[in-house]
Amino acid sequence: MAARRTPSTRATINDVAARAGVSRGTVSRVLNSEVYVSEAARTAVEAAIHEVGYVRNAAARNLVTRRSQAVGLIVHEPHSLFLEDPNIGSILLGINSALSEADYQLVSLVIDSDRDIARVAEYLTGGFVDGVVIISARAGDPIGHVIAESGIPAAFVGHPIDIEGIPYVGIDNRSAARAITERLMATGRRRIGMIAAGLDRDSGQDRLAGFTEALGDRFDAELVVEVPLYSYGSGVDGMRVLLETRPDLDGVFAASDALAAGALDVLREAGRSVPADVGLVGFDDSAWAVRTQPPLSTVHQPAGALGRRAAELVLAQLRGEDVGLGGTFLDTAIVWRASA
Amino acid sequence: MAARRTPSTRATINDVAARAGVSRGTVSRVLNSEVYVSEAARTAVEAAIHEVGYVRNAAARNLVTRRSQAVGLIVHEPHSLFLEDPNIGSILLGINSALSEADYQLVSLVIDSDRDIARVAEYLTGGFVDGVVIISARAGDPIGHVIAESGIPAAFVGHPIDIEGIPYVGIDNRSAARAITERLMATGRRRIGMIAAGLDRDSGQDRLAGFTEALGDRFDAELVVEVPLYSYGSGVDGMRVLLETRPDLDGVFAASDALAAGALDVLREAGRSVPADVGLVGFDDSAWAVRTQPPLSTVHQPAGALGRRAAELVLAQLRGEDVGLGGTFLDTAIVWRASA
DNA sequence: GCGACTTCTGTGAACGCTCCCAGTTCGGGC
DNA sequence: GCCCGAACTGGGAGCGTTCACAGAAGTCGC
Repeated sequence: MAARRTPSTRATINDVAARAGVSRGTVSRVLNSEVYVSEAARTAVEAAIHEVGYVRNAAARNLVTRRSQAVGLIVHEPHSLFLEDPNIGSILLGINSALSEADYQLVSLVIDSDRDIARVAEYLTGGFVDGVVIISARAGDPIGHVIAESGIPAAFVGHPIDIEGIPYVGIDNRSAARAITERLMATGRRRIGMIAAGLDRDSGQDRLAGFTEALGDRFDAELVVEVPLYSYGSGVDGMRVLLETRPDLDGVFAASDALAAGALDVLREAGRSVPADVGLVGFDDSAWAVRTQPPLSTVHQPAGALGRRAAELVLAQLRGEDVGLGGTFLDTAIVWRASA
Repeated sequence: MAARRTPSTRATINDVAARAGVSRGTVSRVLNSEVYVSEAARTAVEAAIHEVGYVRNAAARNLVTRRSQAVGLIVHEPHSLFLEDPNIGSILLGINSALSEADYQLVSLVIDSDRDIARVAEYLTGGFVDGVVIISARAGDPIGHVIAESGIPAAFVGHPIDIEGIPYVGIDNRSAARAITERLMATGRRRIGMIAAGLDRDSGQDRLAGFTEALGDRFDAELVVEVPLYSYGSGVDGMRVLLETRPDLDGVFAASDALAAGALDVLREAGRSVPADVGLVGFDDSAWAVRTQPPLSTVHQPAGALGRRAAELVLAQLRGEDVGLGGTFLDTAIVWRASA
């Protein structure tokens, strides 16, 4: 019985069995709370587990069950955006609570460099997780393709442009953008500009399309400026450009609250009063929106619900249900504050 | 050879071996890039891997190697704080980059409800991770104790009050608070208040202690207000209380930038000009600091470096090195902006 | 008193890897 | 021609579980 390799100090199911005077099988039955275990055996096993300090070896279990009871969340954001995007936290908590209720463990994997991509792909396909939720994937994202090919149950939050075969949840960006632009027009604004971002994703394109639609004949391409990120800094840059090309504008739709916050500071610097001279609206209803002066009118995005729904899509697939491949769109609401 | 159970569609190392016309052992050697593999065998195996679409089963590997090449990050924050704390993102990226370089996978586990605690504990002790970094643990945190007892290599970011035996990295909150308070005094302020938070952790207590120390004889307990969270909302509440009890104050040290941002809005509402009437300083040098009007003078916290250092402490333990049990303190710097 | 259940238990056989030992082959050096 | 070490390969054993099956013991109705 002498151990030939490392003595392996950890207690195994056999140690528990020996201590409790029963067999492996019975211990396993107790561990998995199956029926057909006598009360005496159960208590003896439970005591033994406590005495030898046993904890189940996950690797051995996963090997035979082919499941890990874990679901991955892939966050693939450039540095700055990840730090700023206020929705990610809410989405994450929504996912976590849905998984938690189903007794699945959420494990978040961040991709921050090219090195990370291969490692994460291996982690996912290697069986560490049973399913995966991907947020903010973008066109050409290699991880998305790895997942699509591997056939692991998955769901996107937000629709990636070029990956088919995976369900997703999102909001109807186009309608929301159209609605808030219309409301802005209804306040009497006539020369409305837009700071657009994220045009490499559906979400960004749809916000722009909704804006265009709302303006109809009045649309003027000169009043749209495209910036690279949904960030405060991009908002500053975008607003400067807009003010320079069209100093006569009287309304601005920023594609995110962070952009709007940046735009607001530029307007203030330029001596334009908001909302008296220029009406300004954002998108997201993030923490930003209530902290600017004046607070922002914006589109409320149900971030927590988005996460929860995506997690539920993965769980349903794990139960073997057919969830279809289309998108699920959750409702947005316009929040009218003082900035427009 | 007929499979008796589920057909198990996935290719195994045996399939690869058969295809390449070599043995399991040789395939394994190629997989782990060991020496003593002939060029012919290597190319044959690589081709076979590609042909059968083989990916290594992590569970089987972990079972025999007793390692997972993964390190956990435990985030245990109440809802609101988690969403607001701007440092968490930077810490996370710091940890990730250090682990990534050492070819370890970071998996983040969030604890958001009591249900989560037991599951996360099982996940950690079950062998899913080789080590763990804990951020923002607080007194009595059960996860901290589970980790301490299990003996799994770990490191804290920020010092927990009641857990010994685990190394940690942090900043010298007391010195930093003293320094910024002194700078505030040097601008001629005489009645300086403080909005204190997080007094259930060392960090919060130390910031208060540093403030008290700097004031010396001039310290006046009436000028300190304690709030529950490091949040914008708490800053609003705290500042209202301070203004009511001591309308004559001319300086405020807020224990975080978020608190300071809340305080700033209250001061503005009350018609006090910052910095003319009241000098205001924060703590963290977060995204908040540069976006208030005026931008905040504050203490720069090296969040990314904190994360990186904590990860390195775990990696060192994984290599079998002795890292000691004390704390590592990284330097802070005062950033002087317009608010004081 | 016997068969048919129900309840409970033990054990062999995987799961898919890595590790290690025992070969086998090959090329020099004497 | 022989020996020896280096280079390479195959395969048995084992990691710690779960699963399926066989069987033991107890209960019940007739």
